[in-house]
Amino acid sequence: MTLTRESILEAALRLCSPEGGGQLTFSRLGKELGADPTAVYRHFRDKDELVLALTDLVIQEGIELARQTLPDGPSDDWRAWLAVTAHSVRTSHLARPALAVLAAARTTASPAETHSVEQLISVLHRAGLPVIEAAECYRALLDMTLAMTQYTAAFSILDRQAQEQDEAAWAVKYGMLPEDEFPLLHRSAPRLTELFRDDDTVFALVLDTFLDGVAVRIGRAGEA
Amino acid sequence: MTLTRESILEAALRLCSPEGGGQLTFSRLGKELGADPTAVYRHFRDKDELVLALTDLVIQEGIELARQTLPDGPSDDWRAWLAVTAHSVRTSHLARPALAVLAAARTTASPAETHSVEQLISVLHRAGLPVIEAAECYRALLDMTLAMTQYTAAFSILDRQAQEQDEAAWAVKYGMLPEDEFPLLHRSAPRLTELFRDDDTVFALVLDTFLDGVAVRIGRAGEA
DNA sequence: GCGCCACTGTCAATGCCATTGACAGGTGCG
DNA sequence: CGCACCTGTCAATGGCATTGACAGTGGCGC
Repeated sequence: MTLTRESILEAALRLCSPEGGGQLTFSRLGKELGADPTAVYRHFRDKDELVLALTDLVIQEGIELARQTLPDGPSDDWRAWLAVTAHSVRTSHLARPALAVLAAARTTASPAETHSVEQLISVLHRAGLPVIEAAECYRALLDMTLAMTQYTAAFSILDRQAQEQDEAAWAVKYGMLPEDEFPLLHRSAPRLTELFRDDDTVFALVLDTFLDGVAVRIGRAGEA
Repeated sequence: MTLTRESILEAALRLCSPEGGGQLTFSRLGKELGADPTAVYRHFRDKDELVLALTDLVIQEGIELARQTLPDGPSDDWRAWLAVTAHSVRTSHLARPALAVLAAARTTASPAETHSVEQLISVLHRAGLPVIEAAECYRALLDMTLAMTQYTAAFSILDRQAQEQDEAAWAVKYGMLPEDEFPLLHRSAPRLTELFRDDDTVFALVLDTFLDGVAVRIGRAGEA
């Protein structure tokens, strides 16, 4: 029944999943492991270190997920490459919303991802972007993806009450728009309501528009 | 010396500013007000309600900021309109990072912003986008902006130690890249290091690319 | 002017959280 | 055999939001 780094990480990941209760605390972790909560301190200096280790696992999982979808060798379909990467990162994080929230803004310089990044930049470079610009583009895409994912995760962690409260507020707001004062808003209200808690669709929208923008940049680089 | 809703909100905003110490707690708030911490409960049911009220103020401030920069009447420069709006929202939130973090994922259906949204959609509609698509675009832009802003805010709240730890990890990582294995990454390392904690630049990059994408959509709508 | 009530601030207590220091059993190595 | 280390336990600390009991204070009808 002795704890190991691995068994702890595993249990912690379980707790962070939506079914796991949604909150990662030492006492819950202790219960999950059938051990005293403070036993974890023998393996991780503090919660931060634990979170960092967990984040690393999730990143690797995301990379793995992307690898499964993407071809092994270099591909010239930069758009698919970027889209798949972004969605993989998002999916693996959303599988543990509680962790995504805790990991907010912490950047683990995981060695595992280095290779992926090189590939990503390479794809963009071969598409016609100068190296530096390709790197900037990778950075922008990843930051945007992580930010939006954590945003979604944060909401999914809230208790029902707060969620319903927000939703009700929006419904009222969009239902009562005087047509003469807000004609356009009035016409788009149904769509906006649909979009209200469909963060996935909104993300897809942002990603798609972003990629259109990247295409423009690639075009500009080509003609120069 | 009696507390009012206004004096409390004011003090709370002060605490949320970077100079204010970075954390909003009832005990700090009590100290700031020269009153018992629990006195605040006479004016706000719980912390959540307080945060929602504060968020509302910040939103109004953002709208005001945008209004100062933008022309009064309708303009046809949709790009400037969107960019100014996004930057205003970001700036007003970043003035109180601690609040931005707390407000994550809470959407106050503030009546104050309705007019702004109508204008935004109108600008996009006149640029050539169908109404629904214009609304989607507004939603995408705002979500992206809020998400990235809260991402930045979350980092700026971290204690020095964590920040430096992250930065050191990155520096090591990018300094030790074997040139033969990661040729592109090696060449872009300086730029990526520059970008490391310059979230503003990264945001500008994302926004710019996103707007390029919007331009593409407007073009497509025009030719159809 | 008297009494009542709603409002507002105070105080002490509760329960959850991360973290720490003292302690104890065990294991392996000299 | 004995000693250090590893690992788990236990009790305690300090920060946090929140609650319930209590008290002063103002205004209102009578």
